Amino acid sequence: MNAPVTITQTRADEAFDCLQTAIVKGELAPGEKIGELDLCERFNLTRGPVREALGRLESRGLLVRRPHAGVRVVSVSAAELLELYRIREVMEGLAARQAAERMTDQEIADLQATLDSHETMIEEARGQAYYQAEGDYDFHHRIATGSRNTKLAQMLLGDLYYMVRMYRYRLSTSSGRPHRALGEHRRIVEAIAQRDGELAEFLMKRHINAARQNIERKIEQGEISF
Amino acid sequence: MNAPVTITQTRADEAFDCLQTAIVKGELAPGEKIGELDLCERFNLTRGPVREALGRLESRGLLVRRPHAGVRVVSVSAAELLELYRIREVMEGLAARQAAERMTDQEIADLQATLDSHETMIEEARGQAYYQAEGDYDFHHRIATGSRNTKLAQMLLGDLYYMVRMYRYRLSTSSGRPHRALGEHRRIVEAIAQRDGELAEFLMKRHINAARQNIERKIEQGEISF
DNA sequence: ATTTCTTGGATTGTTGACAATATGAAAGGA
DNA sequence: TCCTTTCATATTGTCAACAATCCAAGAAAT
Repeated sequence: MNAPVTITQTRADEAFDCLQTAIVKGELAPGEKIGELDLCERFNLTRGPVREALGRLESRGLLVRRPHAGVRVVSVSAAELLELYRIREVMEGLAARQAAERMTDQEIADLQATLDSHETMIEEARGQAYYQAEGDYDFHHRIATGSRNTKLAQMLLGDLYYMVRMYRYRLSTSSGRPHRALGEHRRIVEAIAQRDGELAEFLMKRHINAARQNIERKIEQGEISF
Repeated sequence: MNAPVTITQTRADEAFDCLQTAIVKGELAPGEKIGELDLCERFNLTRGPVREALGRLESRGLLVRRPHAGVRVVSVSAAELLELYRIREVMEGLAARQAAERMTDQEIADLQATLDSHETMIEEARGQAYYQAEGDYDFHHRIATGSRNTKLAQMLLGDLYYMVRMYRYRLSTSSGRPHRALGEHRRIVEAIAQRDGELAEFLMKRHINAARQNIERKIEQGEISF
């Protein structure tokens, strides 16, 4: 008799999720001061769970808190965003290498199928930057998981990606980029399928480096406001 | 009139520090179940702040929590500890590279002075593994900070180092290693002083890789119990 | 007019009581 | 004897009131 899986999401977890998505989606703008009572009213919760969630978010670096003075959504400067990509470069490079060594054949097949669906997505939803970004996120998510490196996946999925996603909503990918990015994804998966960890690492690093340079260009051209 | 610097460490911060050091020092063994009330009594605090601290520690991966079933100190397996070093390798490699580009001359001079004091420490305190380990920690700490990469330093200092230190107390460094490690530190600093980021990255990666292999050897020889 | 000091208000930090849930022991049946 | 089920207890999750602290508006003085 299977007990009903007890998905006992505690209220604090609920608050945590709500807040995290609110921050990522930009409903709470960076730098904005947010009061605890506002949040309680907004999510129909009491202060206890909300406070616990705030503590967790703070220690993950999404919020900054000053005693008795409230919490603010962290505001990442342009320079810091670029630094984030430098970190991604080395960490995801490692993830790709380990994924090449450890992913199952089934996982690799699924990953290739995912890329196919991304391709149709790009063609159909021309200009729908949001879904393209989600596809990109999906790709990187699978490789992080495929590395079988618990802590690495935790740091990528639990920390870095959320900070990057905060800015996805402002950084519409430039017109030519999605196609190129998909091609890069394909080559990375090829390397993984051939179990060539070294190559997978190299290609992933180059892929993220290209994304970083793309952002850098936009910042120089003043297409982004911080 | 300077107001007395208001070091208003909130109770939750206090609880956080107490718990973190207790975990790192091994006073709370990995896998051990810890009750909230025990902690309150132990640190003379009430459950509110303690709970908040537990939440933060959990999201940093030092604790694992199951709803209504209490929290346990995370127990890292041998394999996971080695994976941790793989992450350190790439992240600290990046830190060394950026440190070579960005540390001030003064910081580099201080770092060299630190190594001198480590040298006397190793000679005098022969076998005092603890202080040698602290010296090693100091070295890596300075480079992480010197990278001027806020998030990178945060991840290294706030996450990885605490997990590694948890096991420093069990992994007494093998007899020959401290001297060799000091030599490696010296060469890394040399590269930084010459502003050769590429070389600094390479040497740091090799340094951490050597430390990992050292641990791997000990595990094979059954000198470590997990 | 500008600066400093004071004070009221609002917000955060903390506390102890209350409700919900998992763990483990005891009882019953196979 | 072993397994399943039930129930009591202890522990965790949640709540609402209380205390401590910061912030901003306004008054006083230079």
